[in-house]
Amino acid sequence: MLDQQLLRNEYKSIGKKLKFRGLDFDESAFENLESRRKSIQSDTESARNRKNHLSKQIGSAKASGADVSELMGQVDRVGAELETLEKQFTEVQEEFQAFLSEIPNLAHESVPVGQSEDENEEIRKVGEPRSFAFQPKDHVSIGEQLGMLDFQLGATLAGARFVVIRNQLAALHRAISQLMLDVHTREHGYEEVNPPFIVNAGILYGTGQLPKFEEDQFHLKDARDFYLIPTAEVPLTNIVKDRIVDLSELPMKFVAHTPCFRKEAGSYGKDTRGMIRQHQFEKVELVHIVKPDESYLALEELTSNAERILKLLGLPYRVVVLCTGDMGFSAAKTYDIEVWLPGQQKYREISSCSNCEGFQARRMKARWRNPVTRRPEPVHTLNGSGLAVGRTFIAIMENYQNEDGSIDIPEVLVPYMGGTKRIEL
RNA sequence: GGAGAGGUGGCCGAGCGGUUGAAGGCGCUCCCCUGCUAAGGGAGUAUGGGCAGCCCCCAUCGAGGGUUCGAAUCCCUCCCUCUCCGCCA
Repeated sequence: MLDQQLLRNEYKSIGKKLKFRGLDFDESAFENLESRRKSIQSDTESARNRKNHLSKQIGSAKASGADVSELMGQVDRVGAELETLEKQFTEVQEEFQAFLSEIPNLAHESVPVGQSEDENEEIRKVGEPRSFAFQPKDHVSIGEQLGMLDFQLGATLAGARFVVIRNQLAALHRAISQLMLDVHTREHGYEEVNPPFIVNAGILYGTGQLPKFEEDQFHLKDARDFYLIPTAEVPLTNIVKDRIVDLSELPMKFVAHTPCFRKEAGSYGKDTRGMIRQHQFEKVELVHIVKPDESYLALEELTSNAERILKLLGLPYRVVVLCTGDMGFSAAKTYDIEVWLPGQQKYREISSCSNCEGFQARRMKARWRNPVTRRPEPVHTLNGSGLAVGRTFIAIMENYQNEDGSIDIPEVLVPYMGGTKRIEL
């Protein structure tokens, strides 16, 4: 959520900036809503003020034994007036909240302006795609040939966009997440967290998935308004919800390995082959909670922490900065890390690292006490995949494949595989 | 599942129908004292919102309703925490 004060004072220039993000900000609708809000709010508050005063007078009059019937009549009239005003005020407030909660974050000034992913900018490229002496296969062919990747069974057990990973490949998948957790906790200073995989609606509101992206979430059929998490960003970031954290607690750095559940509602027909886009996948997620003036440094750190995994695994990748039109709802700036997939002859997203600045913090009421202003101010929150386990798994299969259909295990993973150096039939 | 207790400011903790937005303590900030990180004295210190701003106004004592001229205090519903018993991975 944007800073309300800022929006009120600078809605014209903010409206223009939001256009870059693909939102058509209706200026006159906002002006209209604001002027209604203002007059109703001040009327309501002054009526309440009169009522409060009268009630106090009644109290002291009664104490001194005076007659209060005149005052009672007055308070009756004010009370009736207040009732209708309060109703109107509640309505206009809800309208304002609904309006505000669907506005995306503003892009940082360093973010390139653009409409779609075509206008993202490559920042750096690391590693060279391997040249194969044979036609490299994609992970689906490799996995099915090994009999360790079963999409048919996934469909039987659940439906489309599910897979069953078996045997040595399942072990590889597990090894990858263990390596990531170990590197981030032991070498990058993250606190390991094992959060709930189910959260309530208020938590999803805090990180920005609700109310606008309800259709992407798996909503449980239960009276308690439960949702499956679409990413560990949700529970990890909300660790500071409703808190005023002490300066000494910052920065906080959390890492968690969790399943992620997504409906992929808007992606019919996209990435239907293979494991690229599943309803359930695993991810190792990194979250930073930091002081505002350190958040852009933290974004670089977080991104490099994610890159480190790709370097250890020897996978070629590139880093792109997303343009204004391609960024997620809550982000002010996002780096995507894309890994080379020989099966597709393409770089594909394997991590997305974002600085959300105070956008999520304002929704969550997550604050720190600024020693300069002595006031509570929103913290800055960042998140990034470190990395998506399923996609890392695919990348290893495709990049480390041999002509005979076997897969070499990257050296760093061998200890996590009980010494296995190659997966073969 | 059964039986109890409880949810108050950054934290701890009083208050149980009206000068209580909330005692007291801790913490924090400033000042004084003290020949130097101890002790003592004084002052200040909730959050959000209205407003260009305020010593002004409004809201907030888990959440939502209700009773009342007036609710942190009374009633109802829900959520959460703790203790004991039962059950269970």
